[in-house]
Amino acid sequence: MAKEVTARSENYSQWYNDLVVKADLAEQSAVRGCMVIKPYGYAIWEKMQSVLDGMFKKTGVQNAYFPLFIPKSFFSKEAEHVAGFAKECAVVTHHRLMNSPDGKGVVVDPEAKLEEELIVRPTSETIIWSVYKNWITSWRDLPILCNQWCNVVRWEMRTRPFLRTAEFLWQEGHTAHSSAEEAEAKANEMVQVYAEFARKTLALPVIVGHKSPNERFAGALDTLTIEAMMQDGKALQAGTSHFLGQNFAKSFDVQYSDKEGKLQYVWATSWGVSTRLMGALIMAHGDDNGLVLPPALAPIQVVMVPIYKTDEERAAVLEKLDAIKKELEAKGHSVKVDARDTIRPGFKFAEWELKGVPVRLAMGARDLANGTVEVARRDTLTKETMALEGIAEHIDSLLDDIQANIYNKAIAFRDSRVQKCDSWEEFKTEIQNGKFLLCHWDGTAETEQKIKDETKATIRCIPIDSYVCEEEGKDIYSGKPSKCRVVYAIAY
RNA sequence: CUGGAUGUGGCGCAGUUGGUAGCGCACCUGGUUAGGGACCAGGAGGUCGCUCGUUCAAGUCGAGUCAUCCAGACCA
Repeated sequence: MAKEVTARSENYSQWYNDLVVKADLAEQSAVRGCMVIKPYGYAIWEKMQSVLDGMFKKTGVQNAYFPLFIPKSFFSKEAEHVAGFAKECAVVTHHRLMNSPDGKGVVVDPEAKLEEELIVRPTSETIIWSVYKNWITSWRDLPILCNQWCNVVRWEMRTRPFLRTAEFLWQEGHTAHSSAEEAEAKANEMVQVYAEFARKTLALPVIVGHKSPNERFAGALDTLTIEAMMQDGKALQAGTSHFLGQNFAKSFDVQYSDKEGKLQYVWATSWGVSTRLMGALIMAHGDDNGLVLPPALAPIQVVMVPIYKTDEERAAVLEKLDAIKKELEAKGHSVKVDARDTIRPGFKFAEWELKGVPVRLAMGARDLANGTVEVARRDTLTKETMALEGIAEHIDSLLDDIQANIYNKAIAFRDSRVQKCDSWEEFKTEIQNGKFLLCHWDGTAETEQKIKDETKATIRCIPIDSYVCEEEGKDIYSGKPSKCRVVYAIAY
């Protein structure tokens, strides 16, 4: 665990912001709250995309693409939904520029005002449902299972790299079903896909659960979430899956003829994860030396640094390293030989650590003579000199070890900070210490709101697959009866 | 929108009572180096956010304006 990065310390967000830039993931753009994702950062996102996309396809989901612009009228069909997003929408009002009359630059041409304004999508439910209306007429058309990878825009007041930006990349799945049961099952299936992805690929422990009505997606009957803990003890909602009931079907008049020939409204789900996962990855595993990437996600899994004084030494070392590289690549690992001649080894060590490469090999004249190589692992920052014999097999299993170790470390950290709490006084102090508190809740929005007002803590979820605690008790705040514990935390 | 702060080479900063802009990193050239972010020497790069004003003279003083950052409010 990072030494300087202590729970809720003042410089935790400083550490995070610096790391995003230093690890070459992203930088701020000219537009406030928008971000340039650099090649190294984007490579990690691409890896997330490819793993997730494979998982989606296994559930029968297909990719499609829907337009960026949504006519304002579409947006006003679902009242609850629009209320949830109205305050953060970018609106297109004109379609042309002209030379400024004063000769300085360009201005918006007042003649080119749009008759109906266009909303830049903050999410695509409305446009997708207006399209689905035409796709669905019969029970034979169902289910429809579409996903799209795209960008969305939410004009946030305050932004943070990856965690909350004005524009971000994500995937949004939108499904239509003939029954409530089938739709609910789909929403549940997808949140489990997210949970598996988080745990196995991101090495990120997550709690799966239902959102409280207050925290639900605008227009949803139920929102399922995966909640992760960052190293400052704050919660991060890493993905959501919504059971939308028939709200959108009714608003957009999407009906089908069932087997009896009767008209029925369809049942819907939507689900998404975003580049916010990049933030989760950084905050959950990073340390003072930089990023720590799980091998399953690292664009470069093994980096090799040659050390030499003469051209002859350089050639000899590079030849050996290339041989190891070929062996590792044959096993399906991504390997980079850092043969840059202008930078010294020490600099390379620090740089690749900053970028979180799981395994580093260093080889110099000494190793050449002894038939050895230095193997360093990023997660523990330990080094070991090993014989070249069988090195590929060793690294193969080392990568698995690292993946498991990063996950176990994160679980141990989280478990040490999740605790039951039955005292309001204790709640107020422990929540500020960056704990996840399992507390009884009377099920009312009023209590939840009061707790939020007093402590900033929110109900992260009502857990369904870990920390489930169904027992009689009294609400931590109101003292009213409760049947189970929920997870409270301060969230990003 | 409320409060606080900041705008000076690519980045991070200094700049005394007004006197014609400097430091670190990065960059370029040459050399020595190379097993944990090298060193020496030389070099290039800025109308000090913008506008107006005071003055012989403004990075510095005054007024205005724009932008950004931090803390709130806001946020599936």
